[in-house]
Amino acid sequence: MPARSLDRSLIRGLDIFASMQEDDLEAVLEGASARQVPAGTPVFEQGAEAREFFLLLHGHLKVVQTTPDGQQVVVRHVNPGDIYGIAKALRRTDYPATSIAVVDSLTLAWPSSRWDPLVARNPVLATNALQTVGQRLQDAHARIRELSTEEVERRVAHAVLRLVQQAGRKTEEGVLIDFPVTRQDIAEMTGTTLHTVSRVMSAWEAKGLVASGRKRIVVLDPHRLVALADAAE
Amino acid sequence: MPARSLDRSLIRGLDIFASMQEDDLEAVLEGASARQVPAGTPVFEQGAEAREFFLLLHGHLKVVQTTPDGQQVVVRHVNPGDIYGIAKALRRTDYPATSIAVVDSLTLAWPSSRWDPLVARNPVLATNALQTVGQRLQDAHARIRELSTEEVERRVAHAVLRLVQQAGRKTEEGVLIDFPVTRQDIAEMTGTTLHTVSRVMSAWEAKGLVASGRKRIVVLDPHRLVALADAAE
DNA sequence: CGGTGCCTTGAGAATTGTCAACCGCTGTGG
DNA sequence: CCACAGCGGTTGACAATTCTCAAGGCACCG
Repeated sequence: MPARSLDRSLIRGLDIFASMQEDDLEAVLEGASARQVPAGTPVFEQGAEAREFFLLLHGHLKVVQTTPDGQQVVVRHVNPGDIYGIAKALRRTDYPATSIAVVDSLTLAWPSSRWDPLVARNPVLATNALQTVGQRLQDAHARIRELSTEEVERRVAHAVLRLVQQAGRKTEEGVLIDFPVTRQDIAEMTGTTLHTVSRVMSAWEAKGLVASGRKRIVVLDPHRLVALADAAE
Repeated sequence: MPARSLDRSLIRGLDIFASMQEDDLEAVLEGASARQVPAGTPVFEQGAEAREFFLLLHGHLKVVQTTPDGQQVVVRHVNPGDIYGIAKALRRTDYPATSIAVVDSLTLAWPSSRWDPLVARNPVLATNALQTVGQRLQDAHARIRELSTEEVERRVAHAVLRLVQQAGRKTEEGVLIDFPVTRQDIAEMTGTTLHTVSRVMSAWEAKGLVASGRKRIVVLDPHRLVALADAAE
């Protein structure tokens, strides 16, 4: 499906296209195609040749690295409006990770070969991409800091709060994380095991901090969870 | 000290200035000043206003984040030719970490305000910076993967090998890491304690893998160390 | 030659992982 | 429509890794 026919309101106002001319934006979209991604389906896979780069319009993806011995690590989540899979811009020929839809999603895709001409015509694109990647680098450093210095409970608290920020939806009960998340997912985000995550969250449940069930997490008392994440004890 | 007087051979051939015109390069250097940084001295400090960005000409820096409770994490090392402290390009007003010289070093510095005009005149700069930051993001993800899935000994092995790659110098004995590194430094790179690092390296010493002493590490058998880092024992 | 900084090593404790068993949804096919 | 398979979750017991606390030694600098 060509992207021209897309609702412009989806596109305008995305960070990556900030301060671009109307007709330049049209030209950018010219080269894109839109694609439906059912939940559980990969958009691209680790090690595959990086033929395309992407922009998420709707839904949620997780980006996962798999170690040689099969363990998985969730590198980050992709939210609507994010660009991803821009391996070519980083001078890589293959994707360093796999991206999988966690809910039914809609993405734009451009051929990787389009990146250089696009940037040539719209230098602001490189600047915006630099800011985006820079933000991700800082997020990554924050996670390194957490993994290095915090114990499991605080890491899990940070991970849950990050999910709340990215996909929190207010309900009567509290803040619901608006896509399916398993204990295993949280474990892969925090460098621990699903068993430990389960124990931690059971304890929180007993204290009235969260309510959770199958693939579902509701934060009942964000304030106390923040306190737990930030301070010791 | 103005940068104009610098030896051009130091500058030419740096990744960040790849495919720039001669006179553009001159203009870039116009705005820079050179600065001597004695070992142990910070170039900039975490939380300070980001007035400048930098390029390392000679020496080695470590980039450190300090947690609220005083623990330190080594985020990365800066090698000659690297740009660093480009907080403004990432739309930050302050530095997210402290950078400290580990040996006497020489750096160029530009006022942060110069970044935007420089990029406007030399769009390739943004592209090159994007690649650099992209590479760092991948390095950071690799570390996240290690911290999440590997146990201490392998993490330390990876850290030492990374140092070898960045600053290894062949000697008769083996490969010397060419700047002072303490057990504490390695601990801050791998998310463990100096005690555990000391034990691990003592064991390696006994097996003839490395020779190490005060602030000094020589890898005697890189091949076996790689094997240790990659495979599960 | 004294002091400070870096390194080593031991003993015991704490966190977290491993192994195992079991529960209860959920959704699918007969 | 019901039964059942399979996935996700929970919990206990135990083991292992790693940290904490403590003491002491050695090398380098002033």
